[in-house]
Amino acid sequence: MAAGSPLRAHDDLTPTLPPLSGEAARLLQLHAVSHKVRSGQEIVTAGRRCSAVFLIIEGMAVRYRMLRDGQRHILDILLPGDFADTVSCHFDKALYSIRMLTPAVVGPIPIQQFMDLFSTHPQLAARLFWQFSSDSAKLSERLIAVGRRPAKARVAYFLLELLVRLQAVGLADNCSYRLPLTQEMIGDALGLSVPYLNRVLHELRDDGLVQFRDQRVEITDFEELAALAEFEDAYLRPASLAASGRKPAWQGRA
Amino acid sequence: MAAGSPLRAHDDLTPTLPPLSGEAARLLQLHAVSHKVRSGQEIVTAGRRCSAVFLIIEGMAVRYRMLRDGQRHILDILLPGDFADTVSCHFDKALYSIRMLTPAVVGPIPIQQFMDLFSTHPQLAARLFWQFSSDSAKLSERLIAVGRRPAKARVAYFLLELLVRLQAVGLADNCSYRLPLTQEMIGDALGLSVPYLNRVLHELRDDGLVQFRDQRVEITDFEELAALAEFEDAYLRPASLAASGRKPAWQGRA
DNA sequence: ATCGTGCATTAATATATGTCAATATAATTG
DNA sequence: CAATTATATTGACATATATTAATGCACGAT
Repeated sequence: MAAGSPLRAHDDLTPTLPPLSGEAARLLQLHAVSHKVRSGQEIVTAGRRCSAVFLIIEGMAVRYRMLRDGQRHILDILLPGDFADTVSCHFDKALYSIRMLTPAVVGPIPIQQFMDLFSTHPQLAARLFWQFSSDSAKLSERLIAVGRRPAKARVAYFLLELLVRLQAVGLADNCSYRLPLTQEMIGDALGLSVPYLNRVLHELRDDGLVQFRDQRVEITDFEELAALAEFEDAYLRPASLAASGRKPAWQGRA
Repeated sequence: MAAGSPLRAHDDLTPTLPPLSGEAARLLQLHAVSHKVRSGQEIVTAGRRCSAVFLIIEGMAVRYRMLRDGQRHILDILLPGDFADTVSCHFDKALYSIRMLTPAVVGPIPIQQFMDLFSTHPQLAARLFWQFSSDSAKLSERLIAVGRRPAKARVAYFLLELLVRLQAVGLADNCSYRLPLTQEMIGDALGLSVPYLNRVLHELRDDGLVQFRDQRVEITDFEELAALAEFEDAYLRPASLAASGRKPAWQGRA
């Protein structure tokens, strides 16, 4: 089977737009403390104490856990604007590790300061709540996908979620984006072995739903793919809030 | 195979102790609005608007989603002290449904009021943060179990998590608890079919790790079971906080 | 008592997915 | 540019788990 060259890892993902993270970084005055980290660097290590939350300002990362038998499970893909590991700080030892997939810029926020954000930066409160909710929903949706859907649908769902999330931060165009993940990582995120995942990816391509060329994913038939995955993007979008008449501060002017 | 009578559904789970939920209910002055709901009643429906968070004061519930093909995926078991569905309120339509497994008492908190809790009840802030974190960790752990572990380990993990969580609210003794879940529900939570789950449950019993009699689960070999499931309960316990020297308000005197 | 219903149990069979191993291709290094 | 490594690809095979169906047991309703 003549192959494209899908999904190779790489180190040069440069954001085209400073997304929401820019605004948040400004609000939180993170310029002073934010710093670059190299691709592949681990900024949080499971089992070690972790006392700060990291705002991802640029770049991508994964949150994962190593199992005793050497398997790795990837729990999350972190994009610019995400707070990385708001969870681990609340435990004696970090529960998960975080590793950069690309060169990145992160802004550390000491946990105490982070927890005070609701009172010190009330404009951010609604946004923080929403991010917690959306993060939780993302995990729930993955759980459904992994627990209940066949491999093909799982992969479809995964590619679609990334499309929508990357679009939200200006890192994907209408139907394509750059993906710095190896097939092994996707497998580790979806609970699929690499050879099988590879076959499924090819099936999706042969069905004309997706294309992989160079290091990009291109969704060629969004509708079909969404139907296959039973994908609804509601959990990735803030409520319209029209119903309740209010408008969150963080959607107003900066 | 001579059988016990494991895991039948029932409607009479009465808490032996008023757990944390009691304190929280007091703090939030929920007596006036809290009310009883019958077993089997749905208090949040996926797809319908949801404008309040429910504190579970007594009883148990499940958070779940129906899929198009009629399958149901159970995302969470809710126990006394849990805030049910802090997520759905943040979206136009509830993403998940919540249904009582037992007769219960719940205290509704309008979403706006809930979001204001950080400023109006600062004593609760740390606890709220911790609950968000723990909820998120619970989902992550389930994701790992479902994505990466064989059926036997999944079930082991599930039974252990419930033991520890129920202990924390005084609804389990040293090694046993009442479980108002059918095998179908456990299957729907772990992504396993009922016949297979049944076999696995029997294997666990034959291995001498667990026993099911009457409507109770009894963990007969915690160590072995925990090893099998690679289970660590850290994600269910608040940080000792010894390291940082602080003590959360909600652990102090009422 | 009798029936009906919900749930657990068991078996036979099908299938999705994993494992292992080999090869190819691209990326990286010296 | 050669050599080495990382990643993708393919195939043959093993197995965990689903599916379907049938049976049995408890319990509630009549």
